[in-house]
Order: sequence, then C-alpha cells, then structure tokens
Amino acid sequence: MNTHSKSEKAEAKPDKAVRIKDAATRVFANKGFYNSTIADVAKVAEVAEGTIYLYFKNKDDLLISIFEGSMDFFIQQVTQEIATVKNPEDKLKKFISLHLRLVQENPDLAQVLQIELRQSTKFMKEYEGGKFGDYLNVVRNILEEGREQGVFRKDIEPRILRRTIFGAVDEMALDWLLMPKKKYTLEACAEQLSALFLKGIIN
Amino acid sequence: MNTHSKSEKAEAKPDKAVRIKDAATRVFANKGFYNSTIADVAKVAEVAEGTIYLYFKNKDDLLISIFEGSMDFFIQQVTQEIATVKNPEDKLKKFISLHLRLVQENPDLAQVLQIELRQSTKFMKEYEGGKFGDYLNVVRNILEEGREQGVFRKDIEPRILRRTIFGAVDEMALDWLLMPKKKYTLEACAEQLSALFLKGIIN
Amino acid sequence: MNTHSKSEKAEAKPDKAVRIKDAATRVFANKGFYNSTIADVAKVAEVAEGTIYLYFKNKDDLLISIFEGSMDFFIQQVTQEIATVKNPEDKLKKFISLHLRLVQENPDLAQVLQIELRQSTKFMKEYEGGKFGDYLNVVRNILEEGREQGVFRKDIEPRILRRTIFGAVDEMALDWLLMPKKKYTLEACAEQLSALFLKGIIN
Amino acid sequence: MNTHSKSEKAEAKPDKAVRIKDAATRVFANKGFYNSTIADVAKVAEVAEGTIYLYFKNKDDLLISIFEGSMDFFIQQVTQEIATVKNPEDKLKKFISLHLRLVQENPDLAQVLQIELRQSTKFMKEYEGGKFGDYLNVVRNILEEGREQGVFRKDIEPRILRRTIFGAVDEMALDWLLMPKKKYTLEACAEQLSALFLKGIIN
DNA sequence: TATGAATGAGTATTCATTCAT
DNA sequence: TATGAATGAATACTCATTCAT
Repeated sequence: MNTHSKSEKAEAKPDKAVRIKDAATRVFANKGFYNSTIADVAKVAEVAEGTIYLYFKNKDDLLISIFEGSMDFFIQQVTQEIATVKNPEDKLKKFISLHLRLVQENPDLAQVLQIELRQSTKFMKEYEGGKFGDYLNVVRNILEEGREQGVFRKDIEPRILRRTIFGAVDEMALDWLLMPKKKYTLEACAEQLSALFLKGIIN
Repeated sequence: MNTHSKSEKAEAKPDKAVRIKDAATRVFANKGFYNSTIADVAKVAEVAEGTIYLYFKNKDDLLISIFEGSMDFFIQQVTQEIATVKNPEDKLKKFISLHLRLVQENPDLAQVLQIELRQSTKFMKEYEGGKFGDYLNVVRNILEEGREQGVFRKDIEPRILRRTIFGAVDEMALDWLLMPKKKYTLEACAEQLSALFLKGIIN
Repeated sequence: MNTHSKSEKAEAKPDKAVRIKDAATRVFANKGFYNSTIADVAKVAEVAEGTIYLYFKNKDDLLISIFEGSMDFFIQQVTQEIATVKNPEDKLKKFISLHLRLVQENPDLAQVLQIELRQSTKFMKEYEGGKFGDYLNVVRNILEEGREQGVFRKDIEPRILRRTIFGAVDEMALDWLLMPKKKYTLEACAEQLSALFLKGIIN
Repeated sequence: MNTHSKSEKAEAKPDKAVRIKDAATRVFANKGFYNSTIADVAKVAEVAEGTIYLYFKNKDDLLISIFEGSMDFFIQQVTQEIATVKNPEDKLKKFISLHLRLVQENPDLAQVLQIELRQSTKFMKEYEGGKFGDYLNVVRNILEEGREQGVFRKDIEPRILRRTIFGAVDEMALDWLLMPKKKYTLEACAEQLSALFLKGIIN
C-alpha cells in the first residue's frame, strides 16, 4: 500500500494526497468513518486540517478517493495475477488466495472497504456499477470462462454468484482479520475456500 | 396524552419499546445509523424524543437492542425450522432458504443488521461471541453434524466455513435487497447457493 | 423596544424569541453582523447557542427577523401617528420628527437597520418591495397627497423623492446617533429638516 | 513571470496595487466585503493571493485603501468642478449632478463606499473626521458660502445639513444604482434634487 | 517582487441527552 | 410515564495570512 517503500529518505514524503489517504485509512479503520474527525486524520497525516481540503473536497470525498484508488490497485493486481494461469479452476484459486493476501497485507484498507463503505447505501448504489462492479466482474468472468469451456457446471449463474463468492472470500478474510488470536492461517482459509467452491462448481 | 386513564397496560398497541425499535429499524435502514437522528426515530415512532430514553440508554443502545432482539428471533426461527428435517443436507438447504426468506420479509432489519451494525468495529468484536456467534453456530452445527455422519467431506473445517457460508448467503441476500430492479427471485438464489455449497461439501 | 417594560418579575421573560432578537440587535449594533458570533448573541440573550436555532433558521434569518419585526413596528407607529393630522405639511413634519424619535429611542435597532441591512445587496433587493418599501411608501403617500391637494409642487416626483427624503432623515439620524458628543438636539434636526423640505416642496 | 526583464517599472499595465484595488472594488461590490475572499480578489486581479499582501497589510486595509483613494479622487473632482462656477446655487447644483455622475460612472466603487464601508461602525467613526468628513465639508462650505452671501436662508445650519444633503443625494444615487430596471434617468434625479434643495434653501 | 501551498484559528450548526413540567 | 424545550459539546469546513521557493 505504501508507495514510498523504498528507503529514499530525502525524497520520501510520498505526495501529500497519498499521505492523507494512508492516514485516513488507518484512522477510519480504527475508529470508524463517522467516529473519526478530520482533525484525527490531519494529526496522523502530519498536515494541517485545512491541507486536507486542498486535496479532497470533503470528508466523504476522502473516503471515496480511498475506495477508488484501492479498487484500481486491487483490480490491477488481480487481473495481472490471474492472467498468469490458464484454466479457470486455477484462476479461481488464484483469485481467492490473492484476495486473501491483499486483505492480509492491507488490513486497514480492507476493513475500511468492507465495513465503512457499506454503511452508506448511497455509496453502494453509486459504485455497484463502478469500480466495485469491475472487481466483482473479475469473478464473474472467471465463472463464465469456466462455463464456456465446460469445466464449470452449466447451472451456475455467474451473475448471481459473482458477489456470493466475493462475499464469502471477503467475509472470511475479515473474520480472520478481526480475530484477536489467529487460530488458523489465511493459507488454510484459501485452501478451504478453493476446495469448497471448486468442488461445488466443477462438472 | 392518554385520556382513557384506566390502567390497561398491556394494551393493543404493541409495547412502546417495540414501536420504537421498529421505527428505528426503518429509519436506520433508510438513512443509515449515523445520519439518523433520535428526532427522526421519535417522529416515526410517534413518541417524544425524551420517551426513547425511558426505554433505551442511548442511541447506541437502541441499535444494539434491535440487534439482540432480532438475533433472538432469527435464531429461534432457524433452529425451529431446521429441527423439522433430519439429514444435514436438507438442514443446510433449509437454513439457506430460510435466511433468504427472513431477509426478504424483514428488509429494513436485514439492512440494519448487515450494514449499519458492522460499521462499528466495536460492535463486531463485542458481538462475535454473542448472539451473532450463536447464529453462526447454527451453520457450524449443521456442518459438524454432516461431517460426523459422514455425508460432508472430512476436509471441511466447520469453524472456518461457518462464517463463510453465512457470509455468502447474507451477502447475496443484501445484493438482492439493494438491487433496484430485481433480476431474479430469491428462490433462484437459494437454489444456486444450495447447489453450490452442497455439491462443494458433500462427499 | 423592550416589551417587558412592566416590572412583573416572575412573568418577566418576554418570550425567548424576543429576548434573542433584542440581544442580537444589541450585539449586531456593537460589533457588526459579520463580526458577531452566535455565541455572542447567546451569551447576551442568556440562552444556549442551540436555543437560538429553535427560533431562527440561521444567523441570516435572525437578522431578517429583526428587520421585519421592527419594520412592522415602525410602519404601525408612523401610520398611526400620521393619521392624527390632516394636511400633508404636518404629516411630513410628523414623519420627520417621529422617525428621528424612533431612532433615538431604538438606537441599536436603528443602527442595525441602517448599516447592517445594507451590507447585503441581496437583502435590499429582496426587501425593497417588502416591508422597507412599505415604509418608504408612507413618505410617498404624503408627497402624493400634497400634490393632489395642490399644496406641494407639481414638479416633485413622489416616486423619486420618497427614498431621498427618507434617506436624508435617516442619514441625519444616524449621523447624530454616532456622534460621540451631541452638538445639537434631534429636535433641532427635525426642525431643520422640516424647514428645508417643506420650503422646498410647498407651492 | 516577467519574461521581458528590462526594468520598465512604470509600465503600461497600471500599477499592480491599482489593479488589485480595482479588482477588489468589483468583487466587493458584487459579493459584499465579508462574502468576498482574498482568493476571489486575486483571481480577478490576476495575481497570486500572496501578492496582495505585498501591497496591502490585510483585507481591511484593502477596503480602507479603496476608500481613501477614491475619496481623494472624488474630492479633487468635485472641488475642481465646483470652482468653475461662482454662485452657491450653481455650486450646489454642480455638486449634486457631479456626485450622481460619479456614482453612475463608478457604480461598483459607489456601492462599496456606500454599502460595504458602512457595515463597520469602526470605519464610520474613524473616517467621519477624515476623508469622508472632507467630502462632507465640500457641501458644508457651499452652504456656508451661500449663507454668508445672503442667498441661502440664515436659519439653515450647514453643519447639520451637510450630511443630510449628501445623504439624500447619495441615497438616491444608490437607489437608482440598485434598481434593476431604470425607470428614470439620473439627470432627472439631479433636477429633482436641485429643485427641492434650492427652493428649500434659497431665501 | 511574486507565488500559491500550507497553515490553523475561528464559527455556524447539529443533535444526543437532560430535566422541569 | 411522557413530553419537548433547552442545552452545549462536538466538528466539518473556510479563509486570512504566512513563508519557503
């Protein structure tokens, strides 16, 4: 998530907008969007409150920007990774393990996306057809591909199940994330899920 | 306000607390918890704002009460219904279709439970082990029963998948709920999900 | 201005809206509308800040309410007083002396009306045809009456001069009001103005 | 920004301070002093926000500078013009028509002077004895001259009426200025006013 | 001089909660 | 119990002003 992972100190400061978004992600994940104040975000980002308004129209816009930026990132990562394998089963496996890994590596972000974004039906309605829909369609495409190739059952409706599968994966990831004492690894989860869905889907 | 002063306490109009919870459910579902005011709830419940505080400690408590009350109801419904069938496959089918039906019949409530409640990490953490965990365990019990009876695969971890399956079902329900133009019936969803999971799980 | 001039202590508190308007008038006159805070007004009115919003939509509305209320009062006073005399010359005299007296007796109010209201062209445009226009028309009516009766010159345009005369009177009043050391009485002013205008107008 | 680096200081484009004042006049007239931002002014003046602070101490100082500069200009114009005629009646006529013309030719400036400047009691108090007083004294001098020469009535107090006459003229000008559809010309106003005051004043 | 990004103090407004009736 | 007027803490957002370049 941190684009400034290289240790070039002097040039460091990643771009103020990014710094603010990172800070906001952390703050929102910890306290929830509505319980976070702009002052909180500013403090963590080490900027003045007013500075935030130079980069984002308002508090909502900040949340939306986080969403859109990370969705772009997620979609790009997933699309790219999935392209490395051929058959739909492996693609689905890849998707599952990658999504879990992304959640694991960006826990705050994942939490914000999962929890905070849903709270506003408005957001959901607006973005269902947007970036979020794009991400869901990654799953849908895999399902359709599998169906066309005859490896997935014909009676599976990609349009219906795309979100179900995404939801199952994401829900599991979050469950794991919020679990205070990890009782199993995310890798184990990935296997369980893959096993479940593939067996459920394959002809 | 009460001109008929006789002490018919347990009268026709449902308990005021219930009226308030129903109103709150409707309001929270429409505008979101944080965008709803106590005044909004009071207006819909046709009580004075202060009255709400006679029945609930504060706004958060109102949300929690909705949650707990409905979870009790859901658990009771599901448990009872599931008891009518014997084998685990049918139980899972029942759970899936029943949960979807409950969502369909209580859309506002479902939305509040799914969306509004999650926005607070606190709630999630606190209630994972409470009523919500109880509901999740209905799924877990079905899974374990199936495993023990040898109808479900041994390599399926009930503890891991209980929330996944719940999540998949609930996510789908919400997806359907928020969909402006229903493109398919919830019954179709139930079948898809049952097909998917049973095939995925059964030996 | 104070409606609670009677000394009935217990019943005193005039009506909270009035108390707030009175306080606002004082505060706005002292510090100017834009340099006054709602907190200032609340403190002077001895109410909580939030209380102000129970009676007025917002800060602007408070200013407008002051304006409308006092215009009603002014118009009523002037109309009533003027009706007591017959010929237009006396009416004009009455108007002049009465307006000066009203300013003298309600200095804060006069200042707010004169200074604060003008600052917003919007207000002026909106109210030219409203309460303020009504007040101006008191002058216009006197002028027209005089013309019709042949006592005022025909070449005097009531529509043009109504505001001029009002302006002259009001400007003088304010000049006197803001003068730290009164060098002459308002009565002297009234006489000067009457002399000037009557001589200027009469046939 | 300046690519032609030769030191042509006093170049074509009017002094930057003037540009800023002109821009501010326009902006203040349109939106009001308190509703205008330095950013607004900077944009219209086509300078950076910071630049304004190289020429003016702060926002108030900008307003005051506009006031003082234009008062100097007004006084100079009026004084000069009035000197061209001899008798006090003509001088008063000249003053009236000239002031109206100045308003007509500098509507934004007139509005700022009349409306915006007054909103602050401070300004009024401070400037009564300053440039504004000087302008008022032009009227007073005419009145006194006329009295001394025996053409104006003795019972007219120049000190009292100077502002009244100024106020009447200015008020009328503003009335005309803010009138959306001009129903009469300013020349007509000038005649009405001259007629009124001269008849009112002359022996 | 000129810039405009950054600052952070300042404020209108909202709303959960209380309490006198 | 029930009311709803009153409270005042809390906060998003603005904007005059500064300052590193």
